[in-house]
Amino acid sequence: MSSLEKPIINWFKKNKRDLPWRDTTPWGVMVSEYMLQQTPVNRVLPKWNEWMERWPTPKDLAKATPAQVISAWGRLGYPRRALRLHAAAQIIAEDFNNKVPDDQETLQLLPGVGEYTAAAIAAFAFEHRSLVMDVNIRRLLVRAIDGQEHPKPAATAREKARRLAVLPEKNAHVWAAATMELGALVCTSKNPSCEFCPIIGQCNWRKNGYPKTELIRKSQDWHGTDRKCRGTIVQALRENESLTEIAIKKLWPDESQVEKALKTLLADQLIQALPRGRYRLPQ
DNA sequence: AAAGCGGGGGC
DNA sequence: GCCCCAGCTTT
Repeated sequence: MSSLEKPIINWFKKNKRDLPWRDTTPWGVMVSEYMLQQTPVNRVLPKWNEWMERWPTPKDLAKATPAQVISAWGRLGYPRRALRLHAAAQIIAEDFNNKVPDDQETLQLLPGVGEYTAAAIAAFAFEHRSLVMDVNIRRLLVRAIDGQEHPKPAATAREKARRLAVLPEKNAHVWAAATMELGALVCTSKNPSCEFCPIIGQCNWRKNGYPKTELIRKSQDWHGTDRKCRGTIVQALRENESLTEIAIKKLWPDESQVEKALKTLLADQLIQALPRGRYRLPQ
């Protein structure tokens, strides 16, 4: 087992967003994946709810007209995705007994389903052990494992092989969701929040030069009234510890309170969980 | 391998 | 203004 798995899975259990397509039908997963192609989660959320209420199964969408489908897509962008989803729904209704296929090869035959989407539906709708490689997962792992800041525009065969090598044998779909979420919330393309990262001590990007001074600078923006507290944070950052580890192990004895605050990943909520009046973070 | 495809939000 | 976003399809 990769040494990355346990901390990432544990982080995910505590910090994952409550997204509606995490507990839905395979069709619900499929609709979400179409909408999420090159479109951020927050913009998809309301539209996904509308669609699932209006067209709860493939057969329902299949009966709609292209005009209705395009209109309902609204301003999500890439409206061709709506037509492809419509066409895929008709194929599923007619040729697959109204059930979303569960194997990657069949899924990829559907219009609008490429390598990523087929792997994602197989993993998230059917809990299959597929290799899911979206931009978030690729960025997280190219940093943590390869020590590079950004992945290549397209995944090479070598990159796929290296990711397959760390794909857990059990619960690979949870690994996929967890690495995707960590990439989306913490290991962001710009201004990553390394101080909240559960694998900061194992990240080769940081070891290879992502400047610790950046994190230390951030920590000094926390106008803590307690100088000793800030010193502890800076020293721990120099030693590649995450703020989560620091908070729990070194600063605050009440773990449940700290973890509750860290769950949001927001500094302003972190401070609310701190002992009253002792520390203050900006904004 | 690379270009084209939409639009909204962040900085 | 430029960058980014749970990519797919066609050259």
